[in-house]
Amino acid sequence: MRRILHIDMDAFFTSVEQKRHPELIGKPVVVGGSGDPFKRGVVSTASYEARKFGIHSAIPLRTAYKLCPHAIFLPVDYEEYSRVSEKIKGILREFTQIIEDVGIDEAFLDVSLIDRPPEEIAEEIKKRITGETGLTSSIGIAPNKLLAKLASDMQKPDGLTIIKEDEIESRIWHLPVRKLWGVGPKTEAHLKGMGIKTIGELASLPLDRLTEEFGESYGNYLYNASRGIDESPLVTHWEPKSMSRETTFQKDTDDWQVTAKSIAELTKDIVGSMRHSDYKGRTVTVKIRFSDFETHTRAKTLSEPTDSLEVIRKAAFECLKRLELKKKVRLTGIRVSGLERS
DNA sequence: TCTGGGGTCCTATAGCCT
DNA sequence: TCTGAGGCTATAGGACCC
Repeated sequence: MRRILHIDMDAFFTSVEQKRHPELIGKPVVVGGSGDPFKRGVVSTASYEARKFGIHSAIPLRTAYKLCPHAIFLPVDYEEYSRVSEKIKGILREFTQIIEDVGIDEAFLDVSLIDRPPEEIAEEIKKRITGETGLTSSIGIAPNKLLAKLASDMQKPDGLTIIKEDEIESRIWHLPVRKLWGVGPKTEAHLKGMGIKTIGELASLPLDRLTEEFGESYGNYLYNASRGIDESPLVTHWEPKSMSRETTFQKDTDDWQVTAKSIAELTKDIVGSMRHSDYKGRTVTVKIRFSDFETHTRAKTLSEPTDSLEVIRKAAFECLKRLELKKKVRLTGIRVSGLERS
């Protein structure tokens, strides 16, 4: 049987900020957007002190400010968090090369081939991370990624949780379905409409009912996930499939020039990234979100991959012209997919 | 006065080809 | 020549993740 660890940093962004600004320790800290709660943006991370006020990831900064006006609002500093993240990933790599990165503050480790109790490895990892970064982490240990992730979430912060194969039902069936990876607000509501709130209740549904409601692929996934079944391997190497840039205007605009200029800037930016990382792309997609949040995309596929600014910009403007801008525009975006290393 | 930005994957539909 | 089944590709939208 596999032994998988899921390492999840506790309130990562705010913890990094509290580490380098010790005067923030013990205070409600909110990291998100430009750090200005009167501008458009959402919360990336709230410190545990801020969470007491009901502030959590993904809520608008303005809302967070209303919930706790005396919180300290800081901008997202990806460069700094990436540096700390690299340090942590370096520690993890000393234990095994079988690592899957999950964003900046999470990772899976497969320690099946290490001849040591996994809880001992986990304890050592936690100690090393704290010793070298001053930050705490939570670790879940289980026979697969799905359960390891559930486990790491069970005793945050600074937790260490083991789920053994014979205790799957007793440990996860009482949890709400929303705790399952892949179940978001829409699916949660759909299931609630069917009278299903917990993972155990989900597991009571026959497979054909699930595929009927959610389609072949996702129905099968839910059937297995509710039973703690997950054979997915760790993805240790990954190539980007698309690159995108998007921006939300501080104020919605009905000026075509403003929208067009924004697309031009995003295009320049993304081509810079593509050239920097040696990728060419074949499909260009333009995205427009209106003030009522209705979102539309238009795509154009070229005959061959390119990283030419002129070619990509021309394709982007062809897409833009196919969109009818009859409402105020809130967001513009551009994506290049069909990437190939150049 | 709500609702970021950078990604992945899935589904449905439509056109084209065999 | 017509019809239909499938496969493939492109497109548009949407759910979800961190």
